[in-house]
Amino acid sequence: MDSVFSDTDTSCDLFPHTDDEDSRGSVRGASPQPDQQQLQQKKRRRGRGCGRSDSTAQVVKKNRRLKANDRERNRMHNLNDALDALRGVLPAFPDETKLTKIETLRFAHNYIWALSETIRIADLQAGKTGDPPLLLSPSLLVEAPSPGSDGCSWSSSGSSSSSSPAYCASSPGSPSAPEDYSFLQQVPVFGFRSFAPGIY
DNA sequence: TAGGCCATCTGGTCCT
DNA sequence: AGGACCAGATGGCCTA
Repeated sequence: MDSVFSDTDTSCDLFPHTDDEDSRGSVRGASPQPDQQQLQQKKRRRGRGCGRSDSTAQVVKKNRRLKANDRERNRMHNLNDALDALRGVLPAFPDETKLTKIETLRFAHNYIWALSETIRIADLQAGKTGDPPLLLSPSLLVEAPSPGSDGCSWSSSGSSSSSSPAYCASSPGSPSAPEDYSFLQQVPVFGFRSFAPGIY
């Protein structure tokens, strides 16, 4: 296995891993802070077994690999940017603990669910009181997340009240019992703290 | 020191 | 053919 280390691996010669990769534009507007930059450069210096290679075919191959690496890097940076944007719209925490990637995704999932519940309940109450129903519906907040990923399920269609993120067992923060809904009657936005998985 | 998180590299696969 | 996407591997940093 480990073809990475195979003798055919020639990635080394052209792996100076100089800072050019940092400055290489990368779609990232948010360039790393100075100290972060150093850190990244460190991380980036990642040689794998160096073999000697001469043939032009191999050089071409290496160049293609380097380009692919660069694209992959940018792709991941874009992904991280999107994740940061997602963090930006989620309720912030006083201690400014940065959510990890998985926490961000789970929290967002729960947060969306909570907003949907809020709207649903508001709709119900409006129906009782004769007030005009809200125009917003959960379906406008979010396309029903596809079930399956991470073994989580989301049944937005049934809209039985506990279409709660019945959801990930791996998400300890998600409400699983009706009593957990109490937060809905409380502060709608910042009552979601308990939804930050694994943090609170 | 172990474990979690992360960035990066890499080869494979699919798509245009 | 080249790019996008993906998953595995690897090593650095940080914290309990």
